Amino acid sequence: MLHVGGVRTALFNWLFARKNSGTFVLRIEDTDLERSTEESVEQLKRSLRWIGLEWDEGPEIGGPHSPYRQTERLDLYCEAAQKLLDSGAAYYDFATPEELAELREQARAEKRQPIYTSGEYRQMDPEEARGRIEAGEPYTVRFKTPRDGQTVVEDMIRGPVTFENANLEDFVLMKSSGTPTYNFAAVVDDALMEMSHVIRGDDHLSNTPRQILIYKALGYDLPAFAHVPQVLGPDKKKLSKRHGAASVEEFAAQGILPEALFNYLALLGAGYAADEEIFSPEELAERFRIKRVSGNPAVFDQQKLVSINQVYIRRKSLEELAMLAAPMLVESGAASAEELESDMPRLTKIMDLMKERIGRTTDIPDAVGYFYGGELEYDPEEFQKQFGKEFARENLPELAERLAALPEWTEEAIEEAIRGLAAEREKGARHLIHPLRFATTGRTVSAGLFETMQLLGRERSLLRVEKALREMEQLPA
RNA sequence: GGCCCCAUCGUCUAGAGGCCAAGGACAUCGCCCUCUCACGGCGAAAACCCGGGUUCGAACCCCGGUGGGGUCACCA
Repeated sequence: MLHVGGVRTALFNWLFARKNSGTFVLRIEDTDLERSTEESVEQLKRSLRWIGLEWDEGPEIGGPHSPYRQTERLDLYCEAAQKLLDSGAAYYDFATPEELAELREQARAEKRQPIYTSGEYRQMDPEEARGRIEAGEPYTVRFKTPRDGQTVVEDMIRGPVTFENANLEDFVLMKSSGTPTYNFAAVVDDALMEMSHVIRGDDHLSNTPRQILIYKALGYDLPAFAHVPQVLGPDKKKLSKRHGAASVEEFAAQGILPEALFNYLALLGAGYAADEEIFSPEELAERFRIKRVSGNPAVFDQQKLVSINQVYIRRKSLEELAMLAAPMLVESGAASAEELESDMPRLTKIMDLMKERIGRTTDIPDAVGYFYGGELEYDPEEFQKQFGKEFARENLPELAERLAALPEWTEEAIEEAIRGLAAEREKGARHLIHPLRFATTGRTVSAGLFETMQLLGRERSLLRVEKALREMEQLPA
C-alpha cells in the first residue's frame, strides 16, 4: 500500500530528477522480512506506475548498481559492517531484547532518556566477542556513537539542522538475524549507488545524523539531503484510512484520475506560484525548486483534489471518457457490453452531456446509467410530488401524445412540443419539464431535458413516459 | 517528557524589509445565466499565532512564549 505521503515524496524525487536531468532510482527496502512481501512490492510498483512515476533505475529496469532490492545486497552490508568493526567504529553487542527493554524501563522510571551506550560490550575485547559468537550467542552490531560533539544535517529545504551526539545512542547496524537496519542499509546503498540527492519524508530527519555518522566512519561523501514534510488529515493528524482514503489504490478506487492526483500532490506544499494550478508533469518538473518546498506539514484537502479531478475529467476527449465509462456501465449492470459496443458514438454523446457534472469517474454509472435500459422504477414520494399536481395530471397525457406524434425526434422538436403546450395553457414550461424529467430519467436532476430526451431516443422516452402516466392514474385524487 | 522541524484566510499557498489598508485557488455565501443540476460570469465574507526586540520602516530579520508536527526499536 503506497501512502499518499509516500507518493508525494516519490513525486518530488521524480520532479527533482527530471528538472536536473538526473536519474530517478527506485530501491526496494525490504530488510524487514516480516513486513515486506512480494505482493506489497508489486503493489508499490503498480501504484508508482499508475500515477506516472517511471523509475530510470531499479527493479525490472536494472541499472549500473544492481541489484535494487536490499535483500539481494546482504553481502554488501556485511562487508561494510566488517569494515566498521575492524576500524573500531562499531562493536558486537550481546544484550538481549529483554535486557534492553529492562534498561529502557529503568530509564523511564528514573525519568532519564533511554540512550543505550553499552559500557559493557562497547569496550569488550574483540577476541572475547569472537569467542561468544562462535559459541552461538546471538549478537547485534552497534555503531560506536561519539559521546560529544555535534552532527549537522545540511538540509536543502531547512538549512543546517544541528544534533548533539550525546543525544544519540549506540544504534544497531546489523540485527541478530544478520540483516541490516534501515539506517545502515540506506547509507551503504546510497553511497554505493552514488546517490547525489536524498529526498525523503520528514520522519527521517532525526535519522539523518546517525546516517551521517556512518557515512563518515565509512569514508563516504555525503549526498545532499532534503526532508519533505508529512501529509496530514483535516484533524492535523497523519493522513490515514480513517480520513477517507490514504493510499494510491484507494484514490484510484474512488474515481480519482492519476493525472489529477499527480497534479494535486505536486502542488501540496511544493511552493509553486499560486497564479495557476493545472500543470502537466513536465511543466511541474520544469518549475520545480526543491529549495522552495515548504517545511511545514500540509493538510490534505479532498475537495480540492476532486475539483482538480473535475478539471482533468473535462479535459479528456469524449472518446476517452466513453472508453472509461463503458466498462463501468457494464459492471454496474446498467448496460450490456454488446449494447455499448454496437453504439459507441451514442455513449460519446452522452458523455458530452455529462462530463461537466462528474467529479469522480465513479460517478459515471449513476450519472449515465439511465440512458440505458427500459422502464424505470420511481421513488413513490418523489413521484407523488411530481405527478400529484393538477396541472401535470391534466396536461401530461396530451403532451405524451404530441411527443409521440413528432415527425422528427430532435432536441428542437421536443422543446417546441413542450414549450408549445405550456404556452397554450399559459403556464411556465417548467411545470411540464420537471415531471417529464422525472418520468424519463427517474430523477430530479439531469442535463438539459430536451437534449437528454433526444439522446434517450424516442422509443425509450415514450416507453417511460407511458409507464409514468399509467402510474399517475393510480395516484389517489 | 528529551531532541528536532514548522507557524499568512477553513484548506493549499503568493509574499524573499518599504510595491501589502496582504494576492490566487478550493471550500462557503450572495447575485446572474437557466427546465433542474453542473459549467460559466460577477460579487462578498475570510489570514500575517502572541509578546518583546532590530530598523526611519517588519508578514518578511532576531529572541521568548504558545500551538501544530516529527522522532525517541534488533520498523522502515
